[in-house]
Amino acid sequence: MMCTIFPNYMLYHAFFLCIDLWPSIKMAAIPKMRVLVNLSQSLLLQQSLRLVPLQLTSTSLLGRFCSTSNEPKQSSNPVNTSLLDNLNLLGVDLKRARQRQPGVFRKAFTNEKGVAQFLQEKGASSKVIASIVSRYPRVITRSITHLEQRWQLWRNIFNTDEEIVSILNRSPESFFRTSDNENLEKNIAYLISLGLSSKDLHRLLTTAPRTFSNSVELNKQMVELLEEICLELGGNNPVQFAKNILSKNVYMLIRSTKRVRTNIDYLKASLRLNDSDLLTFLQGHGAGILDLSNEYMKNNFNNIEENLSSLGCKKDDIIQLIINHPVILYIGSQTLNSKIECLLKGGITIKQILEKPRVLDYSEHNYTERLNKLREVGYDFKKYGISILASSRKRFYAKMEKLSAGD
DNA sequence: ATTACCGGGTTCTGCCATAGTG
DNA sequence: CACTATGGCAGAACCCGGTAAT
Repeated sequence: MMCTIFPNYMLYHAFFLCIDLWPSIKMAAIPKMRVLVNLSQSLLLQQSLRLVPLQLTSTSLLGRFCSTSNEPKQSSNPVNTSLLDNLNLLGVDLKRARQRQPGVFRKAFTNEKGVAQFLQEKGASSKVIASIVSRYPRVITRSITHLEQRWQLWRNIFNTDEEIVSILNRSPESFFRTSDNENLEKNIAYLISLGLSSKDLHRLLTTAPRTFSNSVELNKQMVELLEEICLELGGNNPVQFAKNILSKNVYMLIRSTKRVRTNIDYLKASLRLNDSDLLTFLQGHGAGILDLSNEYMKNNFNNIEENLSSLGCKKDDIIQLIINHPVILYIGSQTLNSKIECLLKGGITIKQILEKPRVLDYSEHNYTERLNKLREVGYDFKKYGISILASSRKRFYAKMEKLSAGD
């Protein structure tokens, strides 16, 4: 673990040192430092070389479209019609964009051509660019300098531009919503300081990119909440506790502390665990469900109790099931009920399900298929159990092969 | 050789409300 | 006031395979 954290941390700080030292150390840079050297390098280039031709091009060809967003002097202007023309040319969904952020369309100075060119240079197709602008029009108020800087900060965590483009295409807002690059730097430093590995950061930025546009203060609040909860439950390593949860559930930092606090209180009241066991639960399997919306969790919990009770399960067994297999709370009521029904119809008992709750991870479609095949060969669930329903496709078919050969 | 146990991979945005800013 | 920046919300599973145990 330390092996992955340490160099990353070093690299990050190396970057800030590099800004000043770059010319003298660039030749000595070890390969692992390349990313960060490239960052400082390209920022320098940005300032000294690259920005100039870009802006010159924009200025000479497009005149007014080279401006930056830092000129809020014009307000309540009529809609800028050449802006509309430009966006049309890019294939932007104007109706959607104007509905989304009408203010952008009244600005006298926007940078749509520059932004489009920037994204294109990073490898985004015109279709992707149009989609990005349609969904987050404010992007065209960002300057190239700002975008390049932000891009390079993301490149601290991603290895290729392609990865970033795919995330922008998925969630443009996550990248573009804030213009505060300094906050982004602080966020990266903060997350590293928590002891998250570079792999954790990569996963975090890939799956919950909004995390990095949160204010550092907001992220800190969540971490502090988790540490607080650890102490409340008598834990003695709150930092590790928070880190465990964050690396097990990458959505934590894009949830409100209110939501997480409510969920933990609810689980504490419902699972009847002592503090020590609750602590273990929360930083183990329980971490994965802490980000559920409060009502969803309650509804699912109640549904499980109701459904299983009606099937003759004891309350203690039901609670034990949830403790052993909390991801069951992720499954919507309808889906879960329907899955259980399907298994029961297939000749499996509720007792078997309680003993092997992992079976519930699989889809009903998967059950149907497997139950049919197993029926054909007369598979005896009483004798052999139901684990076969929770095996991988590969293993299932290998087993089927043997079963039919045996006949 | 086969199954059981278990950790882990993939995944999650797009909208609304409001505080903040000038 | 117009507009931006930021926080918050609802929505909602499925699967693979390494390795220990037998």
